Amino acid sequence: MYVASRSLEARAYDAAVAAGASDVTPTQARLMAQIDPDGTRVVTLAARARTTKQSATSLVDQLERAGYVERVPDPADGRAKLVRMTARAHEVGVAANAEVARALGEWEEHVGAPRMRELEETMRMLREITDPWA
Amino acid sequence: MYVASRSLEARAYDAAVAAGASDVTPTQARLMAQIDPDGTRVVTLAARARTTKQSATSLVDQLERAGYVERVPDPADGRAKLVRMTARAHEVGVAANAEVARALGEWEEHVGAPRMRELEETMRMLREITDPWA
DNA sequence: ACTGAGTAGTCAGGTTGTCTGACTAATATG
DNA sequence: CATATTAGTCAGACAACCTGACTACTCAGT
Repeated sequence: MYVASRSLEARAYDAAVAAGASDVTPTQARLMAQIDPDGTRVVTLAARARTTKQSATSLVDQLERAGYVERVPDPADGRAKLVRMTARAHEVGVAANAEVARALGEWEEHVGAPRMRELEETMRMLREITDPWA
Repeated sequence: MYVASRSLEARAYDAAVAAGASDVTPTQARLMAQIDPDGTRVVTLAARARTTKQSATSLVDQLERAGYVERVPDPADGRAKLVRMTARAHEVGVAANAEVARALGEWEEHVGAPRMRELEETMRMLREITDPWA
């Protein structure tokens, strides 16, 4: 299970690098994948990535410097800023998602469609008892 | 999938800590889990943990200082040393394995025995196409 | 309206895990 | 027996992450 999930993440990351994001580390990519289309607060990013807001701040700094995200004031809360992906980051995200879809297609080819459907359902069930945040 | 496999590793690690290994980091534990009963060379540990021998050397240093492993000369090769678990480390390993078995039992209770068998088989199949080392 | 509690974000300092590069000692090969 | 290879270590650097402390802002209760 570890091997398979790691393989999936590695393929998504490699696709992102191939799409031009060669200066993004895996950790930065993992955080960037948590950003909503309209932007997300740093604390929310930190919670989703299971890390502290200090770490998230630092990673957002790096991503901002590299031109993948921008910080804009949150109109709903003067304390907060929204982290938003730039057009460049969007392109990278599309490429990564396409690679994940391709990989899942290969899995289905290897194990068969019924088994793949059952896997998806089993994982949904396991998440109920293994996800400490949901 | 990521969530479930992470949950399993976390439970094994927590059990190890509860069994008295409170001074072992998750990374050290991950390396220690790769040691064979008769001992294993540092380069082999590095390969299994997908890391460099420099990192493995450093982790073995820490584990040796904490009394979990010992280095003995390899009788078959004068250059090599075998990293072996001490009695203390063995106890911890037993506790961790017991916790993994307990967790898998809970999974089976939640999703049912047939689904659990199919999951195991599916994972074995996926490993064929996702494990870059096997 | 104003004070006090809570929240968003950042800064500072330190630890861990990891890497590349360079080195020694022992083995294997021609 | 000279050379190439392999096991292991040392040194220096960097990325990721943590705890603690701080500022700026919001909001609920008086």
